[in-house]
Amino acid sequence: MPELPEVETTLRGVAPAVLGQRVAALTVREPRLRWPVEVPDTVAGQRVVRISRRAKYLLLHLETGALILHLGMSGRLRVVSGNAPSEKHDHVDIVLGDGMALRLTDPRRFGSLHWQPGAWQDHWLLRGLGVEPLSDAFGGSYLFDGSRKRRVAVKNYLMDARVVVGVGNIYANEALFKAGVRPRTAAGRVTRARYGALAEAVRETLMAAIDLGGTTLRDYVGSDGAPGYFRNELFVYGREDRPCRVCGTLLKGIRLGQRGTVYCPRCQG
DNA sequence: ATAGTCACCTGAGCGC
DNA sequence: TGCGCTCAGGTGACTA
Repeated sequence: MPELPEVETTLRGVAPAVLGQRVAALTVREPRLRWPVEVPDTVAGQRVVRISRRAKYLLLHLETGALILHLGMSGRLRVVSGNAPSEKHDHVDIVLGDGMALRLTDPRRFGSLHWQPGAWQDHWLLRGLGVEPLSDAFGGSYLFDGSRKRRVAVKNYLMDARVVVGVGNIYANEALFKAGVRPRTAAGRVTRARYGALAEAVRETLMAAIDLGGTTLRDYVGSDGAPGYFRNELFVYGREDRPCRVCGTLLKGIRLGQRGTVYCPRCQG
C-alpha cells in the first residue's frame, strides 16, 4: 500500500474536493478495520478546515477535532458522487455537503479511521512518531546520533516509525541502493558520512516519487484513478535476480524482518 | 531498552 | 478447474 508519497498524492488529490465542505454524514458499511471505526455523530455538520498528513496518516481537520485516516496496505481514498453504488470493499463514505463523498476502499482492512477531539497530536497512534523525513529535523546527523550501539539492520532502523516516519518497504530499499548502503549492515556500524548520503537519498527518493504520483505496483491508484509512475524509476524493489541497472550485477533478494529486501552486492557495500 | 516474531485480512500468482 | 502455498505499499502487540 501507500507509503508517504502515495499518501501525499492522495492528500493533494482529494484536498480541493473536501476543503471548506461540511461533513454531512459518515456512512460506515464495515466498521471492522484495523481498529473498530467509532466516530460520534457530533462530526456531522462540521466544516473541513484543513487537510494534512502526519507520517502515513491523513488528517481531516474539522472544527472540534480531526478525523485520522490510515490506508494500511491496500487502502484507497477517492472522491465519488454521494449516491454512487458501493462495491465490495467500500467500507466508509465521508459524505460531504455538496453531495460528493470521500470513499475509503480497503480490501485487506489494515487501514483505520479514528476521531480525535481537540488536538490531533494527542492521539495515541501519533504520539510516539519520529521525525518527518522531509522536515529540517531529519538528516544524516539525526540518523547517526540515534543509531549508535544499535544492532538492528540499517534497513529496519530506517523503517522504524519511532525514528523517522513514512519510509516503507519500497523506498527503504530504493534509498539504501541510492546511498550505496547494504541493508543488513548493523545500524550502529554505519558511518556518519554514509548516513549523510542515506538521509539525502531518502529525501530525494520520496520527493521524486511524490512528483510522479507515487508508485503503482498492483492496485494502487491515486484519488483520480491515475496510477503512480515512480514504478519506472525503481532500481531494486521487486527486481531480485535481475541485473542491476547501474552495474549489471544480479540483484540479490533476502528477507529482513519478514520483508522482501533487494540490493546490489556490488553497488551496495 | 532492543530485536525478533506474530497477527490482523483479502487477493493474486504459482506449482501440482 | 481446484487446492494449497507464498507473497504483498503497514504496524501494534507480544516474547525473550
